[in-house]
This record gives sequence, structure tokens and C-alpha cells, in this order.
Amino acid sequence: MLAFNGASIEAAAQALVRTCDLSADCVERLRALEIATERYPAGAVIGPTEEPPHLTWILDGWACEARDLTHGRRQIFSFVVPGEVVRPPDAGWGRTLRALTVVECVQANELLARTGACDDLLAALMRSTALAGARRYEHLSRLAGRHAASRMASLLIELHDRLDVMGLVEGGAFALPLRHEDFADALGLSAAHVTRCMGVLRERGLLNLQFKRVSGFDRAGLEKVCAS
Amino acid sequence: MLAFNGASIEAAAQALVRTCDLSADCVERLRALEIATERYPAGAVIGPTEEPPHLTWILDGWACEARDLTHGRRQIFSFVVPGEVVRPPDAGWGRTLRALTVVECVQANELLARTGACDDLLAALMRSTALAGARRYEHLSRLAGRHAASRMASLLIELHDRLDVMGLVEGGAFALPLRHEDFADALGLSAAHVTRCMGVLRERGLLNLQFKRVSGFDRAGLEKVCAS
DNA sequence: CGGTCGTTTGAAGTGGTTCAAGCCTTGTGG
DNA sequence: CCACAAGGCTTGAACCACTTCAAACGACCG
Repeated sequence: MLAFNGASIEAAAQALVRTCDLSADCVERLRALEIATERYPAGAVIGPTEEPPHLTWILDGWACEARDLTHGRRQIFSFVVPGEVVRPPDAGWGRTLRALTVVECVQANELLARTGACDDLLAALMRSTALAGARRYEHLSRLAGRHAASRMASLLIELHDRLDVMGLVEGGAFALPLRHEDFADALGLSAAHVTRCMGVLRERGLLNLQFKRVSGFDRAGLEKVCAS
Repeated sequence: MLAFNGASIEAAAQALVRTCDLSADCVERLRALEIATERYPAGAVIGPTEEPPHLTWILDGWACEARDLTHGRRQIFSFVVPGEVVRPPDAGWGRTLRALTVVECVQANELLARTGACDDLLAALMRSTALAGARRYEHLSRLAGRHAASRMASLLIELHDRLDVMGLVEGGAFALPLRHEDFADALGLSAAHVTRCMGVLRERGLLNLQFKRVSGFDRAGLEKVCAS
């Protein structure tokens, strides 16, 4: 647990303003709040700490929605990037929300209670999870689409765009703290092949992923790979 | 368009009772209704006939939620079996609800208006679409799971169970009016390979699919294939 | 009864897997 | 600050599952 002044929530709130119509008034209220955040180490299972339904707002760090399969494999359904809202899955359906890095988050329930009559916040949070639902369709067509490089490119574009909205992309460069195995489990590939595909994309000058950082991200070029 | 007495809706309503806690009282109200159904030929796009959000109740026939991809391919996100409720996708996201056979359906909005204060119906409909959301996760892990026979078995089990709830399975036999190409587009396989997999399953005595009908469905045996 | 659509089967090609080994990075304790 | 250990990345070689294309067959519909 860790106290914070409302300022740390501001970047995430600004993203909600841009993507989900959060009002400036509501941002003000959030900024005024003092609330304790929860902190999870990499690999930990996040929530559900209370009875569903409740929403978790990831202020910093990466997480993923995943299921453990037989044969020691794992299916990653979606990634959660810093600043996004996610609904931790109800236990019992075999899905968990798992931290991929150190994660700092806050329970949206608490924010709603503390901001009083700010219905606007609830609406924005719901829109945010609706967007997550739409992304599952995208992920479905990614998995069924045949070529590995095309899947990779499509996922990279999605993550880039989501990070961009959060203000975490600067001139085609951004942090991407995922292991090849994480990509593999999300895309239904082997980690070895993720390496090879990434090599192909690098050779074509479409991006450079090194030490958990992407640079030289060529969005238009990657979109051509998706379509091919 | 086609008039019907509330009786035709009854089988579907009974399924909602079993799966989504629809009340007996509400079934009574539905039975008393007289309402016109819509009819679509195979291949037609179903809705949206009005502005979203609205729900469509498929009383008879099969449909699928799909997207047309480049290169003349198609991704099927989900199938809709007779008696189920579905939310036709908002146009603009590139998804359509398409009839696979002749489909007879009714707009849930109209039912809600006509049944008056039956909040119970709305709750059951929402639960039904929530189940559909959960199934998308299952479909995701199907697609990423490696073996084609395993994907097929998993999908067949899901369809069997959904038809069973609707009362459409009799002693391991049921109608399954899908083409191999439909399976292929749902599972990310080629139609030719669907044929081969189905042959393997038949040889193992797990099911017999012929003339759009399944017989000798061995649920336990197919589950073993899923796990392998 | 002929045409169309779907299914079945074969042969050849390819994209991705698996396994194993070596390298590079990062974190840890002396 | 260095040495070592652990984990992740990279690469190669062999294998296999699935694709593609083509042709023949069968069922269904007018």
C-alpha cells in the first residue's frame, strides 16, 4: 500500500477524457482525491479483492488476462497497458488478471464512492470496458489470420495506439516490457518463432525492439504487413 | 413477415428459464403475445433494423457473427443456434450478423414493450448476452490451441451443449446445418482440413456428421480429444 | 435430368514447431 | 566492483500439421 496525491491518476484520467468522454470537471475531482493505491509484484494475480462486479484502474505497469491450459501452456486473452481500466475476471471461469511488471492500481469502486455524484466517471469507465470488449473481436481475427508476421504486426499496432493515447509514445519510441513468451502465448505461436518474426520486421525497418523498448516504429509499414 | 401465436416462442423461453433465470410468470406473458416475426433467407444480413442497442431473439434457424477479411476470407466470431438471443453488431466495426439458414426472429425491444413491467425478461436477456461474451473467451483459446482436431471437438461440444439446453438434442443426435467452410472460417482452418478432421473423429467413433445431421455424439470421447 | 454447390481425396509445398545449444542481460552476493 | 547464476533471446536442423490446388464424386434444387 502506498499513499498518493491525486496527481498520479491524472495521466490516466486525461486518457479517459480523450477516449471515453470523461468530463474536465470529473478530472478535477479526481485530482483532489487522496487515496491509497495497491501494488502487486510481477507475476502476481490481481483481484478480485471484493465481490464482483468491480473495476480496477491500472495506474502504472502492465498486466494480462490469461488462462492456464493443459500441458503447461497458457492463453493470454488481452494485455492491459498503463492507465487502462479492466474488469478482473470472476473466479471460476479459469481466467485471471496477472501482473506482468510491478503494477500500481486502484479500485474504481472506491473512486466512484469518493467522487460523489460524478456519474460521468462511471459512464467513462463503462465505455472503457466496452472498448476492451471490441478489442477481443480484433484479437480473434488476429489469431485466425494465418501468417505469424501479420499477427505480430497487428498486435504491435494495437499496443502502440493504446500507449499513444496514454501519452506514452514519443516519436515512435515506447517501453514494451513483454517477453517473447508473452507474445507467443497471446498469438498462439512459439517463442522461437516470435523471435524470427521480430527479426523479419526489424530487417524491413518497421521497428526495433531491444531491451524492452521499441524505437523506429513505422505504423504505416506495419499496417501493410497486416494486410498482406 | 409472418404472424405467430406466442406458442412458437415458448421453446426459446423455456431455454431462458433454464439458463438465465427467466420467471415462469414471464413465460406466461410471452405466450399470451401475438407479434409478427421477421424472416430472413440464408445468407442475408440480419439487422440492425433500428438504432442500437437492441437485441434480436432467433426463434428458428442458425446465424453467425462474422467479418469479411481481405483476400476473400471471412472470420466467423460466433454461431447463433435456434432459440438464442444476440446483439446485432453496430455497423461500422466491420461485423455483421448473417443468417446461415432461413432465420425467423423477433426484436426483443418489441417484446419488452409489449410485456410491460416484466423486468425479469430484460434481466434474462442480459444474462444471455453475458454468456455469449464468456463464450468468446472459449473461442479465443480454441483458436490458439494447436491441433485442428482439438479445435473441432471443442466447438462441437459447445454447439451440442447449447442445442441440448434448447431441447434440440435427442439421444446424441441433432441437426447441424453448417458447411465445412463455416467450420473452417470459425476455426481458422481450410475446408479441406475440416473434412479430414471430421473423418478422424468419425473413425474413432466420436460422432457421425452426414447430411447436416449429427448422430452418435460421444461427448466424453470428444472431451478427451480436446484435452490431448 | 442437368446444373450447382458442397464434400471428399490426393499430391506437393510451406510455415511453424520442437529441441538443443550458445549467447547476452540482468540481478545478486561476495 | 567483479563473479556468478538465472532467465531470456537467438539461431540451426529436423520434423510435422496444415494449406493449396486440382479433380472426381455426391446431394440437392430447379
